[in-house]
Amino acid sequence: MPPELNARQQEILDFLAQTIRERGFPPTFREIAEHCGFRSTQAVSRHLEALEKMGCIHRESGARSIRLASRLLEEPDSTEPVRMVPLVGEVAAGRPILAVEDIEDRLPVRQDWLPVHERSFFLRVRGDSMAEGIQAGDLVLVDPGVRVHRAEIVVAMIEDEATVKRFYPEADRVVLRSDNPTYADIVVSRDFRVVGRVSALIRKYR
Amino acid sequence: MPPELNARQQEILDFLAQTIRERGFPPTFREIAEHCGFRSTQAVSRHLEALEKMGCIHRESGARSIRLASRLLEEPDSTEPVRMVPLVGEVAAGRPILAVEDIEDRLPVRQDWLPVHERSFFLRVRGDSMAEGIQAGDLVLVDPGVRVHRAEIVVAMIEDEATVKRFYPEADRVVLRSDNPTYADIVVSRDFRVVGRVSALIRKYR
DNA sequence: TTGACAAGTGAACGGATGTTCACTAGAATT
DNA sequence: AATTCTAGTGAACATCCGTTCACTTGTCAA
Repeated sequence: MPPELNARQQEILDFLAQTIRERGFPPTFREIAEHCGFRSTQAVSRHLEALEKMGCIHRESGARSIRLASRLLEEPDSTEPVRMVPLVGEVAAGRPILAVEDIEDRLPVRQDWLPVHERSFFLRVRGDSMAEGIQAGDLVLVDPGVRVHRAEIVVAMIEDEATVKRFYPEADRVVLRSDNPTYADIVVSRDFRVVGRVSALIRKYR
Repeated sequence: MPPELNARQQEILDFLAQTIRERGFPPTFREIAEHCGFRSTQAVSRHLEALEKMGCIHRESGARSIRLASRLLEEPDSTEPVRMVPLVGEVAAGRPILAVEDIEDRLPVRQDWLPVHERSFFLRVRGDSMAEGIQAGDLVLVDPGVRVHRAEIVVAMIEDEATVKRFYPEADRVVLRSDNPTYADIVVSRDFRVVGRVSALIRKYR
């Protein structure tokens, strides 16, 4: 919509957005000048004038009285397709998948990140078998019933025990390898099952 | 959560939130005084001082340099448990934060994972300075304007370059440390800025 | 070459703005 | 009754900040 934006104008617009986002209020003329390398506030004044004429900003009188046009506002009610995916248990110790009644929680995931079948779920990771890439407490998104390729990360069931490993199929057996080199490879033939592919990971700090 | 708020303090806090929401920047002392019916800016000064001590606002020097802390900037219709958080750029190389027009994408995040101020955003990580825990391509959720504690992960700006590091404050300087031991510590004094705390991480496989 | 124009410099100006100091009135505390 | 605390007044002040004016520089078209 805004026909042509100068490089300088774009730079100032970026700086305005950044400052407002990080500090909570707009910068002064002199702060803008310093950012752009100007030695005069007059240059800022004229650029802001141009930006206002183009409708990118709106100004009132007084210090820092700059408001960005409506594109800045984030619409939280956008109709993005999001699905709430259940967190159903833990992996790498004990029984991995609990009954549906034991859904601990639900986390939002964009629908285009999920396969169509609606059976994905989250598991909380225990242990450090995939450290440091996957850490204890991380939540892995597991897609059951999708094709797993070589070296992808899977949740595998081995004798009633579930673990997160990389998947290396061979002629008549499968090697399950940890990213953490202190864990030895696990070679399995038929006494195991791939629960699903790990397609994403969510980590919450603190 | 906030211990006890005076009626006046609540009135000022409401006025701050309303002004910021409607005008895009905070009011001046005299505007606050006029709203409250004060005839002196000194009363405003002391109330703001008290509010800052209670952690409700944060102030810098200069005109209108008031930032509301966490809880108060939310719209009254925030019953949604999920908020779409914008992905606004990359970090660890070049310019870190692009204009608001350049929102690449939006990702859903549970609202109770976010501070209430609605200014959180995602950045895509480049490089391996925090490997293996944080890998290239990961999306980090950045909360600007929250207190950062020792050893937490932050996005820091050092001379127009943004990086993800662990934050170790010392007497009159700050050590920024990579998890990846092949990167040396960066010691900075004043020529840097903490953009925000990294509070979560999302990784998409394949 | 000339002229127009956009972009920036440098300095000065005046008003806006946060700060400070001395003081008052009422309420709570001792 | 004396003292302290809270909340606000009023004025003075230094500085921050947007505005304005005159001038310079480089580019492009006529």
